[in-house]
Formats: sequence, structure tokens, C-alpha cells
Amino acid sequence: MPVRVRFAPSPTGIPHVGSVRTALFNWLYARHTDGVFILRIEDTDRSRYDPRALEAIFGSLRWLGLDWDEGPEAGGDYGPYVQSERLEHYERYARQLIEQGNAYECFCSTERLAEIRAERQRRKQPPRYDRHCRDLTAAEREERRAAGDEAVVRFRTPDEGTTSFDDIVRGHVEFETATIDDFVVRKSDGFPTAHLAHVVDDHLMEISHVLRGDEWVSSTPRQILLYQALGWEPPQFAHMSVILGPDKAKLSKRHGALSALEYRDQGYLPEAMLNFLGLIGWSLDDKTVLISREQFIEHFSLERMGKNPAAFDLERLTWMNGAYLRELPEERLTELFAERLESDLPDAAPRPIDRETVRRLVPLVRERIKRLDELAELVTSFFSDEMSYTADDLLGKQFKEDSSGAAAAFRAAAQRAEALSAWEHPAIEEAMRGLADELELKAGALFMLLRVAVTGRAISPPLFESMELLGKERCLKRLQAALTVLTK
RNA sequence: GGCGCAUUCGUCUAGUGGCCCAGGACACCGCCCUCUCAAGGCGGAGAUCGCGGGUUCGAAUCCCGCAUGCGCUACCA
Repeated sequence: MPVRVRFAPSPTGIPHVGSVRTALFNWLYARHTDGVFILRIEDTDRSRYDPRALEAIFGSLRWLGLDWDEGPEAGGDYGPYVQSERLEHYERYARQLIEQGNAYECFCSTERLAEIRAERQRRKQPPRYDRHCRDLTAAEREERRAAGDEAVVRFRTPDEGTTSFDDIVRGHVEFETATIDDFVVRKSDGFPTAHLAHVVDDHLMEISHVLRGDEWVSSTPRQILLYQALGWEPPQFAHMSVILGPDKAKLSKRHGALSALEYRDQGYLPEAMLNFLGLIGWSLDDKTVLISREQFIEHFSLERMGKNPAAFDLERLTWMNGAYLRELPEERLTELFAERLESDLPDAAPRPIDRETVRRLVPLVRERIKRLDELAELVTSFFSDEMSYTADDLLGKQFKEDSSGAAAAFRAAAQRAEALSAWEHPAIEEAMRGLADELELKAGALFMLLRVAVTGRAISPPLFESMELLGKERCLKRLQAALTVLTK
């Protein structure tokens, strides 16, 4: 029996990183076992439907490279993969449950239900349905229907026994069946509830393992009951812990970015996000911190999944992103950087952004940024000649009281640069170090002067590599421009 | 209120009875390297393994109780 797992989001909003991680683990397990990864859309709640959600779900999965073998846009032999298109299946099994006596129609109004819930709560009793419609006669049901009352279908939960399952990550979990309410399986609008839809689809789609969030543990016995009533074998369950906010509270907008796509826009790499998410709640060993997609697939196992909820540590993600920036092949970074710069550089920079410049910039800046959104600020001067520094910026601490000394240094530097036959960074550096000696300046002081003149900022890629890349002519112009700023 | 799940440095984690008075990583601090900023190297601080009882020669690891957090208890998923 091949492994068949599914990621089953409901399109009620942009998927947050927690659900993306659920998708990741499902995908990893499928790939590790040469199984099948299925995407199924659970849109049975029409009131919460969000039309932007679907694209965001696809987009998040694609961004991380989590390709699905069956599902919307991929097709497959078990479709359709959108629950609103599978209504006849749920209807059929709801009816079967009624016929078998495992379920019944309930005509209670939401008002009545709210009342009994409030009443029971007041008496400090578990809020549950009072089974008012459980034993209606056929005649009574007919009467209610004739009166136009809408009905839901409720499961007739047994009063005795225990319902249990063996969870792969949590072990044996057991519930007193009597504590389970007569839960609704089909709503009055004809749509199934998640419980019925889950069970019917997981069975029909021959899902072998259900890997899902922790929050489903308490719902699992209800689903087990459905499997039993329908005479089906339940899949294996593995409930994984959830991701919490940095303060260990439930992840929410308060904590900043929520969706994977927002992280993408901030300049996090999919490689880093995958690594980061995959190592929350799963580990290879006691040492591994950086792990590739291939290693993940090779080593992933349900047995090594952790049980505890984990906080989302942004600083760790950011560090990891920096690590990937340092390790990814230059060609890939060139692509990434160019794409980013197209949108982030000021208008003064001509488009399209020059690829060759980007390519040569990669080794100079890759270890100086942690996120792509820091890139533009660092390299603007390579693409635009517009400088915005002031005389004070230029003089810095060292030349604060000595602008004539700075001016002299610029003139001398320009002269030296002019005289250079080979415009390569070792030669430029040698010349400027020589100049510093001659001027009886500390090399660092002179270099800082040049740095601001040439790159416009006190923080920049290595000075002489930058000058080489900029070219002699542009450097000379910038030295001249600095002089102008100083003497004005 | 009931039921369920969880609990190791601030954070992510390793650990399945002796190798652990607990290992790695992020963050933090110091030093080194250095043209700025980074990156890198070395070192440091940081966890009475939630608490209390057991079991055992020996427990972070097994058992019981408690506490705390979270989840479910919806015609949400």
C-alpha cells in the first residue's frame, strides 16, 4: 500500500506559516516514502470563504517547492479535490448513516441551541445538545418538514464504551465515548461539516496517513466513530504540535508577518523558510541545524517528530536566511538579486538592471545582508550616480575639523587613481595605502573618506573591489564631486 | 465545567535508566581577524530537566499526584 497523504486547507484566509509547515511535513513524508501528496480544498464553510485564499495557498506551496501530485490544477484519479464539488458523496453517506440508525435529523433552531448551551453553562455543566430530536417519530419528522423547518443531521453517539486511536506521535489516546456530543455531520444548507467531509474524502481518496495539527486531537474520536459507523478502516493519525508566537501565545497578527508569502516579500528565501519550518518539531540529530531539501527527504520520519508546541523565533529564521545567502550558488543569487533590485532600486537607476554588475556584486554583498530587502540600500551607488551625502557625512569623525586636509586627500587620491594603468583592486589598494603613508594618515581614515565619496555611505561593500567594479572613470568623477561638496 | 494534549538554557532542540552536576544552534557578552559593515575563528555566561511524591544501586528518561499552558467542547476548520 503506497503512502497517500493530504494537505487539506480551508480557503478562509491567507495560510499562515503554521499550516504551511503542516503541508511541508505531509509533503516530506510523501517524498520520503515515494508516496503521493494530495492537495484538497476544504471549502465547506461558505460563510467564511475568502476568494483570495486559494491563490495564496497555491502560491505558498509553490514558493516552497511543495508540488502536489493530485489536487486542483494537478488532477488525479480521486477527484474532484474541492469539497464543494463533492456534495453528492457526503449526502449519500449522511443518508446511509440515517438509514442505519447512526444519525438522525434535528430540527432545533439555532436560538434553541444557544439557549440550552447558555443554560448548561450557567449550571457549570458541559455544554452539549439535549438530544431533543434524537427520538422523533417518523410522523413528527414529517410534520416538521411540512412546516418548512430546516434540519441538520446529527450523529447518534453511543452512550457507552471508549473510543481510542494510536497516534504516531502521541501514542495511545483514549476518550470516554459518552463525553462526545451528538455532533452535526450535515448542516442545514446541505454542506457537510468538516468531520463528515474529512472522513468521507480520506476514505474515498485512500489516504493512508493523516498528518495534521494538534488542534484536531480532540476531534479525532468523532471521526473514528464515523469510520466505525460507515464500516471503514481509519487511516493512521499523526498529530503535530502547533507553532506559537514568540511570546508563546497563539500566533496572531500581533506577532507581525503571518503568511509565508509575507516572508517572501520581506526577502526570506524559500530554502531558509523550508529549513526553518522543518526543524521546528522535527530533528535529524543533536547537531544538524542547516539541512537541505534533499537531506530532509532522505531522512524524514514520523518517529522523530516532537510533541511540544514551539515558538516562532524570527531571529533564528533571519540568521538561517543569512546562512543560505552565504551558501547558495552565485548564479541563483544573481537571479534573486536582480529580481529584487528591479523593484527596490530608486527610479534613478536605469532599467533593466544590469545583470553583469549584479553578478559581480554577489560575492561582495552576499555575506553582508540577511534579507533581500536590505540589498538595495547597500548597492544603490552601483546603479545610480545620484549621491545624497553631506559634507559632514564625508568628513566623519576623523576629518571633522579638517576639511582642507580632506580636500587635499581627495585631490591626491584622484591623482593616484588617474595614474593607475591597471584598474584592479589590489593595485588600487596598494596605491591608496601608499598615499595614506605619504599623507601621514591612518589607512582606515583615508579609506573612510574615499568610501563615502565613492559609495555615498559609511557602510559599504569592500572599498577597492567596489572601486574596481565601478570603473576608473566613475570613481574619478565621484572624487571630483566630493571635492565640490567639500569646497562649497 | 468536562475531556484531551503538552511541559529540557530567553528561543529552536538533542536526550528513551548509568556516557548528562545535560550536548548543539539562534540571540547575548568578550577576544581575535579587519578599509566600514558583515562574515569567520576562539572563549564566556545561560537549564536545581514545571513542582511534589514514588520505583530503582542509579531517573531529564519509568509510575502517581499537582500546577501551568494550549486545544476541543459550533449548523468553524
